[in-house]
Amino acid sequence: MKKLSSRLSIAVHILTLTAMSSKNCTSEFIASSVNTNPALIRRIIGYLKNAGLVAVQAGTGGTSIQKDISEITLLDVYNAVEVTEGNGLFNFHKGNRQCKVGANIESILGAALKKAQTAMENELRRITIKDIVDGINKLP
Amino acid sequence: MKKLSSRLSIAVHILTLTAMSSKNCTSEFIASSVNTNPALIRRIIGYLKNAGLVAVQAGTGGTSIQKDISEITLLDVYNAVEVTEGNGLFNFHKGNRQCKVGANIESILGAALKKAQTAMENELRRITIKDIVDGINKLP
DNA sequence: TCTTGATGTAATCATAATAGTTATAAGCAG
DNA sequence: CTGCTTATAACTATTATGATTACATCAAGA
Repeated sequence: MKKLSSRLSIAVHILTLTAMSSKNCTSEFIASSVNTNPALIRRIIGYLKNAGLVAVQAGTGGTSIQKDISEITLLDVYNAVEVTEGNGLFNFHKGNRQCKVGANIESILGAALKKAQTAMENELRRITIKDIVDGINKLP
Repeated sequence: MKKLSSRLSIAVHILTLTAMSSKNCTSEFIASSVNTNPALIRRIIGYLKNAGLVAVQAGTGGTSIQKDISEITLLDVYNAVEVTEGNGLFNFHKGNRQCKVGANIESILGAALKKAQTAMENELRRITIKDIVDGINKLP
């Protein structure tokens, strides 16, 4: 069924490519590596820019990373591109308030699911863009 | 942006209600507590049935739980209703194979994201339907 | 200053998942 | 047989996503 969007993988790709590349990273160049079109790349770069992760030279063009890549975690990127209202990963139905189960399932279950979400986020926090770059550099 | 579907919360609701209720749990009765219609309930019960968590008396009606509720974890329910092909939580774009980053980002990043997903699943495994039932019973 | 090439962003569009709903065939108890 | 229920298909509306086009804006260099 439905998974989370590929914005996270695209955003990590953008950051990795920008970190590794010596050439001027225009949206056109990045799009050719990501296999999509420049407008989509610019949209995602917009999210990264709002999060303070990158800066873009308007006019001339070119994306540059604004932090040490060992300090940009996957959670930073995830939060930049995958934000949900209330930060909740799971959706809830609205139970019937007249029924004890319906009235309370959200708070009880919600606390449990929040823990699961936090566990995932903590794991994302342990991995940085530098880890990804190193992983690719290690390849033959 | 997008969260995961509310099928998990509805499924947990169904199981909790069935576990706590002494009356015959027809899809009609459950739907009134969940605040939706019987057909949707039957659809989700279908997933739970396929996973061996419940049995349904066709004809007469009524859902019954097939395992001890202390042995049904949220992960069991999650897997029953939220299955994705390949079990991946995150989607990936398809990078350009001509580019070193594009060719390898999926395997490198995929391994990292798999860990995050596993951490979430491990947390879901720690919570059972009994915990939810107990939580609701504890309320005034 | 003007040209060139890039960004920022809005506007469409097609596709897919979700959830709501209706309808109907089939099952079982009394 | 009757009445109630489940199982399932079909259809609809809504929404997120991703692809794409278009255009105004911006900055550097000739």
